[in-house]
Amino acid sequence: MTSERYNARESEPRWQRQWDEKAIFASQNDDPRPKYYVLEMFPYPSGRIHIGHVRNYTLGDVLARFMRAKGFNVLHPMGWDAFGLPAENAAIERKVAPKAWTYDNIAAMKKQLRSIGLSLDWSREFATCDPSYYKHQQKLFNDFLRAGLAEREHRKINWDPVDMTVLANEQVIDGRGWRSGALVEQREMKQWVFKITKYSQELLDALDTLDRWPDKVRLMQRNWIGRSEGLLVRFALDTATTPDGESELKIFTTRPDTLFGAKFMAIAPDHPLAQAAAAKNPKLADFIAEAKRHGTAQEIIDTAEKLGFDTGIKAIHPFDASWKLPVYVANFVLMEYGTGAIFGCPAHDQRDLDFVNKYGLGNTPVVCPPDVDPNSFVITNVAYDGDGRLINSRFLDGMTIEQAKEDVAKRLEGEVRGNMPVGERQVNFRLRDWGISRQRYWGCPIPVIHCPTCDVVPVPDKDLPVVLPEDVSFDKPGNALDHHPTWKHVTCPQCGAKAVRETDTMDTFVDSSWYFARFTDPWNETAPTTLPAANRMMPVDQYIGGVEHAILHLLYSRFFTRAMKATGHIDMDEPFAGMFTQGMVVHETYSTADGTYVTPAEVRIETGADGRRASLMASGEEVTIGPIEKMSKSKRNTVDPDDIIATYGADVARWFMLSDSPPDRDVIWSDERVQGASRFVQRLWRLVNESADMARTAPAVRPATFGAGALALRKAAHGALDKVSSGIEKLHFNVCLAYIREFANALGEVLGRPGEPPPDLGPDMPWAVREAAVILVQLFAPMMPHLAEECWQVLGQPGLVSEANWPKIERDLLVEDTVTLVVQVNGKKRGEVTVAS
RNA sequence: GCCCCUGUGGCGGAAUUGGUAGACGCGCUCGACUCAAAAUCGAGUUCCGCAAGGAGUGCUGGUUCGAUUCCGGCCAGGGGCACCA
Repeated sequence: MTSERYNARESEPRWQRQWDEKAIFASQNDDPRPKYYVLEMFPYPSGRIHIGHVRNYTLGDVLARFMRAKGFNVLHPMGWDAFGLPAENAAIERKVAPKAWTYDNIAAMKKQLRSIGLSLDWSREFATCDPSYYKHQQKLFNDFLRAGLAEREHRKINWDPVDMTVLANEQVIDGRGWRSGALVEQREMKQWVFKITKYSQELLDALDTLDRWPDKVRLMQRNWIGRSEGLLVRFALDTATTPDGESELKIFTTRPDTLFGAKFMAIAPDHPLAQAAAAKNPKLADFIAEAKRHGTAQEIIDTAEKLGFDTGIKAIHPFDASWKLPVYVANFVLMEYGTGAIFGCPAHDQRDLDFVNKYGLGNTPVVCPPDVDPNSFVITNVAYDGDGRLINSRFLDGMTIEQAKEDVAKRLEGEVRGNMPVGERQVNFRLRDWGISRQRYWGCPIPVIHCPTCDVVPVPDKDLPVVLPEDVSFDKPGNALDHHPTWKHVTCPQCGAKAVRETDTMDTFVDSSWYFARFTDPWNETAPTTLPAANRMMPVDQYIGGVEHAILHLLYSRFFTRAMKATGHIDMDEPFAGMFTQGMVVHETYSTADGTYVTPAEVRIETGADGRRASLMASGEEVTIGPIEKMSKSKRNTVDPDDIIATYGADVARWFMLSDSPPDRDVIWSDERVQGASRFVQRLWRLVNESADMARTAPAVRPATFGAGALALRKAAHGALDKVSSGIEKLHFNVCLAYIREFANALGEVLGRPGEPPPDLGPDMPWAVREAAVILVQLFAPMMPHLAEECWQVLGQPGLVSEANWPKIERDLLVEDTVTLVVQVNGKKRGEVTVAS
């Protein structure tokens, strides 16, 4: 019997060393047991882990430890998403080399991660900024290029005219460069893109198969891909009105049923026809220049008026050669979607209605809502986009919208002009190809060479990797790679002439789009993956990360897996069989009278029956308790994982993270609740020690029968085991913790009050207590592994609890032998009856 | 603007397929121990009521013997997309 408190600070490093020395968390690819791949989104090495990482990795660790105990060959690796802008900023601001900065951060964060006690396979660790990783990424790029999955395209980029540099979208704040404050311009540059749109339909369809993904994420991806079905219509133009005798204008519409409501045509400012017309009309050229200048800033788009300019060109209605429609250049038509041209039906599209009301073009309703008299149906300021029957539409009158769409499509498909049908059914996607060129130094070099005679030449596979030079300077704005005196000057691999390297590097999203596959064999020096290993260990069975990556990272990874399949690096389509998006860690904010934020560490909270009050620890000054918000440096409402672990231990931090809130919701950091977790750790320690004392009197063999008290305890143990097991599988950790506490309470009842002699128990009780204590320790071992190891030892169990098999549930103990029936009269509870079943 | 999600005590939250609402914890109140405090332990804690009893899962209708759960309308909070034709 020990009365000492459990000392996490002493215990936790000791068990971490033992796990390390025995390498019990390393997994082998040739392990014959069924595999289970648990992965948390790998961190960016910013320098310090934050409390959100603790939550993320604890969630994964509980699952990893549980599945390991259940007999799976668990793969649970960790690495570093190590390329990115902050390293360059550090280089500029603090004169440290990006590489040194990054690796120092990795070392510091790795130490922090170890202190959490995660069951990670560190033997597979890598950083994406290491040539031994990115050389394979360059190989993948070459393979994608050969397969037609990578191309060069003209793309709009954000150009800072003062810093003379390209900006990432997140570096553009309110339309201005974040450093220079200059108004950002849009420029067109040739950029590398990955052809993700080749898989638009597939990426959309396969969402239906991802039944272990959150519906929310699938819906977000569905919307992002944005499929819409419609009709491509070739409008004939009155050649007498066109600048260079152009004879047709292609538009895309999802509402061909409303063709008889057409009042105008509109084309994008950068549509070729608009450009041609502008060449002969300076006023139009001015309008276009103005429209393009406004194309960037978000708030301008939000509030922008629908503006148009009549080109004088006339289009001819496909169903009536005498019906001419004016062609406008309009600022709300996008060249990037459909054909960059539309027909305007103001009665049934709000945007078009705003437009005609401004330019006095009128409207004709062609869809009449049910129960409305067509003769009195008038549209003024609100377009009608609901259901109804066609009116004012000649041969379409009386049809439903669907019938009319079908009829128009059939007629226009059948009509031929110049060997081509006038109408063609088409599916359009909102999804664009993925532009990966970044004009930055700290990223994976794009392995191509620009030769004056051979044009773009990929660096031959045998010459990979194209290694980033380390002797770069950041004293000039722009891309440091571009400024390097020698690096980019090479000879053409094809003709041997003088040539230059591509100085753009890859978007860091590329690095994270296949790292999960690399983890299956990070030792392979000759290829990105080893096929048997990748096919055996993939897909990731449970991926866990923040919802902020619900679209881009997850979609790019799904594309990459398909592209890697097409180029022979893996044999599957979907990388993540299960996906879980965890909530954030949030905290109250505190501010003093003058409105400055102060950190939780500086604040003392007092609670009484009348509520909570806060004051400054140092001065006693009154502090206002503000709203609960996402932890951020600016609000100063962060807590440092190191502090928490030093004060309470990793197990307390882990237990707190899992308790109370469901993992997919935000969890409010609360010192009171952390202390509650800390109390529970001590309580478990006491219960296990007392149980161990009592267990010493237990018979070696299991008693043949159990008395009522022992039986009740055994039922509680196996009931908890059952509920916790299924709870972990469903990631309902907060409920699992409640069941564990419930069971601990039941064991506490049996053991009696602390300090008092144990109650007089039957001879079968010590055996039942030992069984209960062992089960209890195993139940909380995935959440609090260090405490569990210490308890395991106290109970005299062999080996490590981290290596022990999950206890077997005795199902017959789960059967209730009484049933409580509720007596209701008119739906009201009037009494209850308990009967033997 | 369009799409989606969530509303349960003072607080975080629990509740197989519609079947005892409030598990478990935080906080609070009272008590034990202590010179005292902390820690620990015990009792209580949805609301109204002394009680018997009644009301109660955002509001409001409906389906049902029975609704936190299913359906319609509304309100509030949160999220995603955003000139996508």
